Amino acid sequence: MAFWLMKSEPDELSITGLGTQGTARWDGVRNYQARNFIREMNEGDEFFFYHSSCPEPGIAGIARIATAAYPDPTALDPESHYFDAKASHEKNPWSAVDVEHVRTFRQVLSLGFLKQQAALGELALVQKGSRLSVMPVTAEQWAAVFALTER
DNA sequence: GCCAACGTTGGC
DNA sequence: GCCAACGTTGGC
Repeated sequence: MAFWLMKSEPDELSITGLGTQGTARWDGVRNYQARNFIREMNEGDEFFFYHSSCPEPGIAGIARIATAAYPDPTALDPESHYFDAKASHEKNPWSAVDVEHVRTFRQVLSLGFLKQQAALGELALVQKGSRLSVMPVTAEQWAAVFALTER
C-alpha cells in the first residue's frame, strides 16, 4: 500500500464535507506531475487530506483511494470549471480517482507545525516554491505525521 | 490584496 | 529550442 498527500480547497471539498458524503470524485487535477501520481494510485492507498488556500492551511484528516485512476469527466464538460477544450473522449489527458473518508483530525496539523518536523523535510509540501497538489508520502513520513495526531 | 515561484503558451 | 509574457497556485 502506498501513501500520498493531496491538496483541496475546503470551499470545494473539505475533510468534513467528505465525511458527510462518504465518497467523492477527486477531479480537476490539471498538472502533469500531479496527474502522473494520480495514475500510480491503487485502491486501498491512503492519503493525507490537506486544506489549501484557506484560513488554516494544513493536514485535516485521512482518506482512502477507492478506485484506480480513470479519465476525468470534468475535462469533457463545457460547464465545468475544469473543462479542457483539447480533451476528447478518445484522448482525455486528465485522470481522476474516487476517494472515501477515513478520519477527520480533531485539530488540523498546520503547515507551520509541519514545517517544524525534521522528519518531513523531504516532503514537497514543505519545500520552498513547491505547488505540487498531489505527492507521494513515504512510510516514514506517514508515521511521523500520524504520531503527531495521537497525543 | 500582494507577491514569489512555478508552469504553459506562443512568437521568433 | 529559446525565452518573454502570461496565468495559476497558495501562503501570508
